[in-house]
Amino acid sequence: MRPGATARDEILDAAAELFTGQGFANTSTRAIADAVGMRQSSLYHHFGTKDDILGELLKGTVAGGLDFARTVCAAPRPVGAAGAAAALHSVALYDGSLLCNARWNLGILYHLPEARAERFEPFMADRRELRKLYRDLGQRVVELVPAPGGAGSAPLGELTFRMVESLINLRADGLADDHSASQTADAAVVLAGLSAELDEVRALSRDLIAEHGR
Amino acid sequence: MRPGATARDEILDAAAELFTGQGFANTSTRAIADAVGMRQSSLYHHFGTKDDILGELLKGTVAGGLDFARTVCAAPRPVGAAGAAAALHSVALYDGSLLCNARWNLGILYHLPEARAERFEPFMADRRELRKLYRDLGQRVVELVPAPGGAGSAPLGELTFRMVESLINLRADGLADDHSASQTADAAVVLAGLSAELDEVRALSRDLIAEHGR
DNA sequence: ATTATCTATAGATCTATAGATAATGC
DNA sequence: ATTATCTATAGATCTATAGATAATGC
Repeated sequence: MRPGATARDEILDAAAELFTGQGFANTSTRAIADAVGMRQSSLYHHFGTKDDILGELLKGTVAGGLDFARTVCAAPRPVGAAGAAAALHSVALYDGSLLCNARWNLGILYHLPEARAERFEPFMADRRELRKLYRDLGQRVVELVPAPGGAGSAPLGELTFRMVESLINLRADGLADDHSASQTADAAVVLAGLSAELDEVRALSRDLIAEHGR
Repeated sequence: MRPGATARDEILDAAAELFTGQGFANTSTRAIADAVGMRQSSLYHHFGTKDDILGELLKGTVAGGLDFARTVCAAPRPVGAAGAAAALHSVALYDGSLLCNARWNLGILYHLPEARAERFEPFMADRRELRKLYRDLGQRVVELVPAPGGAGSAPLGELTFRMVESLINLRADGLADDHSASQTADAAVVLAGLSAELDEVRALSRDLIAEHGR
């Protein structure tokens, strides 16, 4: 049985399954309707166009991570290099967990060529903002670490962003659970040359996430 | 003017541009023909179906990296942890450079839902093999590094594979040149806890690539 | 009365084939 | 003679709209 309180939610769930599995252009409105158990034309009572369905799904996928990253960046900065690393770590962990635990692998929608269309510019803007927040948090870490080995020259925030993003591919290839999500996030912190203080970073990171819940 | 010695090559080049830019299902055979400067039906003198065009492009994108990785894995193992790291590094660097320097961002084709279809199983098999070679090379490194900090438990090969893969996304977002390719590959090595010997690793890696040229 | 569904269909594609015509190479 | 292109079109979609019918809530 397809979950969703309303018919609209059922449509979104079916569309998420089909779009992530076979792409947007490859999925007909008829296929979505069949998956829900209604007639093709009835979809148009809930959504104006097929694009609107994709737009709704895209909106939902960045929102959570962006909201958390904004909170962390706006909050008073935690103390020291480990504190800065924990801020970045918490964003990666939170964002990565959302990606891994969603019912469908919605991150795949980022990769759909259709998502780059002018029509979805607001969504792309959200994604650019999230990427920038990663970079800012990475910058804060690098500033506080004296000589982080060879990794100092690499843009830590960008790297972390991309590693979290790669969870989408891992999941698409059938090997990502919540456990590897944390490992990826942890690995990003290691890159900052902070492996010695990793336990401290982890603890601080968890605090930040718990705090956001309240 | 579109490059290509033969009409067939021109078609492949046009298809690469259109498929990577707007997707497979979104690109009509008419659009490809227009981009080449011929009639839609004339394409079918060179390719049996639209799928065959995608198949040809997919084949070309893994082949180079896979060939190099096979060579490195089959060759006598270089000495020590730095040698093992250099082998992995060279594969990442070679593969990443191919991705970054291709005329079109062909790696995007991996992400197309269409590429997962049964029809392209041979291509997916090549990709799985390449991924396995990364993992094997990563394993060789981890075995030789006594206590690589917190990164020891993470699958180094998988991580490296995913980081190289993320070059596709970087390029799609408009910020990847050959320089950031090397940085990404280097960063993967740092993860192995070998940053102190990075210069040595780099030199050995370059040797392996140069050797393959002969 | 409003909200949600249905049937039926217009209009616009898109892929691939059939068969004619032009260009090329021996 | 062979290879490459063209015109024309069959047949199968697919999105979105129009308008009828059923279900729901006051």
